[in-house]
Amino acid sequence: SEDPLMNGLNNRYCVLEVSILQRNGSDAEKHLTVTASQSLQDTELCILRNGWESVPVVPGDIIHLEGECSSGTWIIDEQSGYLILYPDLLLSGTTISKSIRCMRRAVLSERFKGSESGSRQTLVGTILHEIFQQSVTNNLAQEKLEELANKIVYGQKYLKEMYHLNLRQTEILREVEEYLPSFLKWAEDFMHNPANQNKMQLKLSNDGKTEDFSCKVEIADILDIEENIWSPRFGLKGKIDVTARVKIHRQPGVQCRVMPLEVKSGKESNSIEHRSQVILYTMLNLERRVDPEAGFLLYLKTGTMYPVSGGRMDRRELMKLRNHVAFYLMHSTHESAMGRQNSQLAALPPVVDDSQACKYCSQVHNCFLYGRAVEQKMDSVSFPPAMVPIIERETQHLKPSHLEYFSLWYLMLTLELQSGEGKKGYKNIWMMPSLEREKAGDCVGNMIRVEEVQEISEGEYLHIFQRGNGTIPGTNLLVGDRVVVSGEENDLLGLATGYVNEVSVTKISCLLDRNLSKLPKNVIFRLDHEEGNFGIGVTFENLSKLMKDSPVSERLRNLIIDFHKPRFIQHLSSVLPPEAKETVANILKGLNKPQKQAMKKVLLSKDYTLIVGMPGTGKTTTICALVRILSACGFSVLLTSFTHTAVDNILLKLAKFKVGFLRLGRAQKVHPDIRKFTEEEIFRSKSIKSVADLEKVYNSQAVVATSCMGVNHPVFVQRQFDFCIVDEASQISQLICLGPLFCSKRFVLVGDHQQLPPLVLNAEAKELGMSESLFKRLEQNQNAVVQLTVQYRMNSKIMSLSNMLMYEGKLECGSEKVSNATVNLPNLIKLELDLADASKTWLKNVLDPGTPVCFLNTEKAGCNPSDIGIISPYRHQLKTITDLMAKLKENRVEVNTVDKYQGRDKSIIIVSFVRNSNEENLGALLKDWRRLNVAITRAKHKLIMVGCVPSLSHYPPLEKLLCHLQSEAMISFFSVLFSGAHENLHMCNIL
DNA sequence: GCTCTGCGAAGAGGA
Repeated sequence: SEDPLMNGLNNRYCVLEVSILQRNGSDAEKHLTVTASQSLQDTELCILRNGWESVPVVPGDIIHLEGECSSGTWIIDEQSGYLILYPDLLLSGTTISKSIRCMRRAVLSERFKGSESGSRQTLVGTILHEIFQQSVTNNLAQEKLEELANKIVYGQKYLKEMYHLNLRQTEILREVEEYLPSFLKWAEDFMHNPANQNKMQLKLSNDGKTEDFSCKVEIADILDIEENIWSPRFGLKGKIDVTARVKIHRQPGVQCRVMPLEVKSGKESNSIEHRSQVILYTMLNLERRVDPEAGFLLYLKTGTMYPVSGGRMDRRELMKLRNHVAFYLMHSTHESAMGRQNSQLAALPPVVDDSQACKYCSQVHNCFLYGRAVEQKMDSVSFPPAMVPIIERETQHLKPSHLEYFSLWYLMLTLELQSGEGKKGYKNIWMMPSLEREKAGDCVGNMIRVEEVQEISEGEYLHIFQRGNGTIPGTNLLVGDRVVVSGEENDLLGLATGYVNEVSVTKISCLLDRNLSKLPKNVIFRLDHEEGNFGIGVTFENLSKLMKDSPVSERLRNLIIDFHKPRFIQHLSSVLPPEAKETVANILKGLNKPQKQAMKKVLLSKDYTLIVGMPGTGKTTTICALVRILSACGFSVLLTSFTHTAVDNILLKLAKFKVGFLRLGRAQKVHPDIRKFTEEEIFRSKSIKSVADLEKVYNSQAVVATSCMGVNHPVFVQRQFDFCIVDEASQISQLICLGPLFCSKRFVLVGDHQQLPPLVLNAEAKELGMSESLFKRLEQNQNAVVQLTVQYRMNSKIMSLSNMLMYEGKLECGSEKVSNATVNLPNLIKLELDLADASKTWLKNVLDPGTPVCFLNTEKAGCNPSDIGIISPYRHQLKTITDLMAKLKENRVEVNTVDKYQGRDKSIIIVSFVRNSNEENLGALLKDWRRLNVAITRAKHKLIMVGCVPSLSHYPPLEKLLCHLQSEAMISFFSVLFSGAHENLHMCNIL
């Protein structure tokens, strides 16, 4: 028997065929041939009618069916059944309710999440929600309520946002206080004296039939606040303001139900949007309890509460709407008529014919931009005539080159997003049992909660989980990783999210956004690694920002898209303040010639400088010196890189020179010695009580450091920097690298495009140029480039390889000492005695310090290359090596991938190339010149390479290297390793 | 064909 796609409530069908039937005198029907079997056999029929035929379903789609199926036929019509398109794509309640007015906006908001930047009203709304939720849970009286409002407004939780919006606590409190009387009025009416309230109409089912009746309701018990529910059944997700046990008083008696309560602090509109939100929450509730059938809409301004009964009709319309939004999100590209590997962007939902509505829309920029750059060229799309001039006007600041850049990048990002979704995606959390997912290391199941939940700070709860049956299996979950906590039962999906705090043999502790202590003690949990494709979201955001009609964006467009020549001023004297001259001169003393040139170039730059840091040329030292010089001159500096590690590398050095800085980013991700400079730690050590206090911290340092994705921080809304330095720039995706550049007047990119480029998953996106870093793109402006060519890492023999392969002989050793350095093996003499017999000479030769480079040919040896090694292109190889090393009780040697070794070095490096076959399909990894370059430039004194020469000769980069090794006779031992040679290796332990 | 780091969320109102 074969595995079905999915059974039960979360059934999953694959659509094989779609046909439309037009019957005489009646509406059209859509007939779907569907299957739940992997092999696509055993088909069933699904008939869509009464409006359901409009669902944009196409062959190949995955759907979920609700309703009745009799003898292999599903009927989805007016009376019964639902079809959910792409049920594993969970859409939020707000996304769907917003799509009522403009679906285009709803779709755009899923791509451009940061475009809604917040306002005074939204912040006040959020705070009011929290006050209300806490006050009803604790049943507060008037004085206590005011106290609570004070505590929340003057607490730390919302300070950052107030700083962001330039608001003060006093004004917020004043606004909040106006609401408090209606809080009490509501509590009086609905919690304490329900008998006094006016009657309301409710529609609920009773004994199988629906009744519409008038009643009084009483909120008897608050069961949860901000309950988070995922429903893979309806393809929905959402957070419910208040989940309450409600008593319904009517003749002849009292009925009890658990119902959702949606709280609004704005205008009392009782609008379709608001009501739809409630109806969607009643559907989410189905996932966890009996169908509530109705919910409530509470307006805090007046304390009025409206009942919302969502009948089947409403639910059906909302599901159809959801399907439509899902369709647009899943079909953002299509294959062009030209052929397979040739994707094109698809049209978005149509532009609404209502310029008034667009006036207040937060997505209007993205909407018009997409229309102008992508859709205008499509025959199938036409805009409402009245909107055409508006779209033209709002995009007139963009040249054709900008529009082209936008559509190309939008396409590449969309393709990459699709690849990411296919590979990762949340759906494994509900589609895969924890036991199965544990094998891949992305999940830990069968966990119970132990000890008390600790509230670490507002909204952060420390939970400790213990494996039900002993030790935790091997897992990829690391401290600082994001996790989703769910119940092992599918009705408790997505209970909370947070970060891993600590991992031990039997326990995992997590900082979660919700307190799970109210759940029954016997709930069994699973912790899933959260694998959101967050980075892509940032890139969409930056792309949109680059197209804005603002001076900063215009400047960057000119430089990046149109390649305007970067400008430089003539004389240092105009940037160098006299009082800084001595300090600067002192710093320069410690640098070599190309490094000094780099400093000068940066100081003279008006736009940007590119520093090529070839391997071992002291990039960190250079950047550190640069920051010191710039701050001595009185400039502010934003220091970033893609990874936290790279940022901290520089900061560790900088800290030694007593240069002050502010380090932004999650403290857990920051190096322990740098943590004291983070916001979190400063908050802990100093008392930060007001926006002014916070402002002081944010403005305290001229140097601010963070990762490229960390520039979403409100500091960067308020502060502009004189210089931005981006390290590892050749490894950062173009649009990610752009993020920090919006915050500064000039920038410096440091990198080496001869080393590894940014990672791109999608082959077509890569083909289209997505792995081109900003560094690489701008390098064509040679006048902006300085090369660091003097290296201090490798001895001359090792250096020569890379010089021949990639750098045209430009690399040079920093000193005689560097050039002649050999490995120090004090125990070698002892070992040599043992190596006397002939079968071991190969090892003797390899270990000889006078032989800095050698290549061990494993062609005939059959010697498992995994017996030796430190770096390798392949993860699997590393696993084998690590396991072997563990057997030898050797854990001091660092074993890692080539990619991870970039930016680092070691005295001895052993490279295991692995490949040992004459198969025709060559792996992609070894074809990359840059990866080989990284691999051979990590060793300072000794580079030992292992691999099968004939196999490797098929790879152009390796072929060139091998040829060189042969011709230079640098290979002390190039002959064939004999079988069983590895037996000798255990002796190396004594080294 | 096997390389992987970033990041808080859904909803806070407005017409």
